[in-house]
Amino acid sequence: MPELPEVEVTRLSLVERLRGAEITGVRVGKPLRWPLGCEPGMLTGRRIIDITRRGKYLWFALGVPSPPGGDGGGLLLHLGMSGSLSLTPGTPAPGPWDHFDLHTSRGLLRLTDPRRFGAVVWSDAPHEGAAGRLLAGLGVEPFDPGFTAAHLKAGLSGRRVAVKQALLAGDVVVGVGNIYASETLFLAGIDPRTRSERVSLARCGRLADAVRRVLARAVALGGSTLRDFRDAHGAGGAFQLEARVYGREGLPCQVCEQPVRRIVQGQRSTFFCATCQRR
DNA sequence: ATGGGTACCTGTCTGC
DNA sequence: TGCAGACAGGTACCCA
Repeated sequence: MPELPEVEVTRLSLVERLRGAEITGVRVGKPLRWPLGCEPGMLTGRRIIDITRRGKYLWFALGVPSPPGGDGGGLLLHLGMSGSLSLTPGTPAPGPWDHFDLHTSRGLLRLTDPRRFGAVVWSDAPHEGAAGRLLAGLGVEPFDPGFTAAHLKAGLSGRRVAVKQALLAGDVVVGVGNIYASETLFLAGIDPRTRSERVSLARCGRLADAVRRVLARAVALGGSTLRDFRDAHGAGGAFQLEARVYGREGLPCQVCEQPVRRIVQGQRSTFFCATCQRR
């Protein structure tokens, strides 16, 4: 489910509420993608200092009671394909897909994830241990000033894979998943099958702009709710209503009215307009 | 090093 | 109605 916009929308729906909250209990359900990596009980009594995002990961920075505000490591969380977080008052009984609960002084933070491709991982610091290994090698943030045409061009050069797959790989720029890769390439007018190394500097500039515009718009609309994405307060997103190509196979392109095509690249669906998007 | 494929797991939808 | 098969928003890992 979640690409950068959904993760950021989730973060925004949590951060004000949970900053300063004390962890009062932890429940671990069925195994997720990676083990938690700590004794759940050791989290009790720590406070959530901040929630930040790196790519599609959330980092819950924790503080220990003494010294007050002292560094208390943190939890790295990934929503996988089907994960979502909710923050609710009280302690509703866990359903079959609720695999991680953080009871806090501000409510119950719950990870619901039917496919269990998500994970919650303890680390002393985001750059250390298990979190460090997961975050190492991630590309630049799309809203970082370092995400320029030149950066994209350098990242794509020497790669023979299709530009769609290079965008998805996440080692050049993070956060672009399968929906937004198609949307971004449509907006930039680039055929998703174009070999990475053949995308010109000028088109890299257009592509970088498109990535920023598509992701920012998706965040503003609360993300995409294709089946079940919700922010932590249960609100769905609306970007899917503005999708130009994703999920629109056979429907007329909104620009030229030719049918949108669907192909498979690296076992994932890609949607594009063969008229508006050029190699 | 790069690129291709597999694996993880479960739900939903489609077509016979 | 039942059932097999395709497909789903991600990404680490294995092998050529």
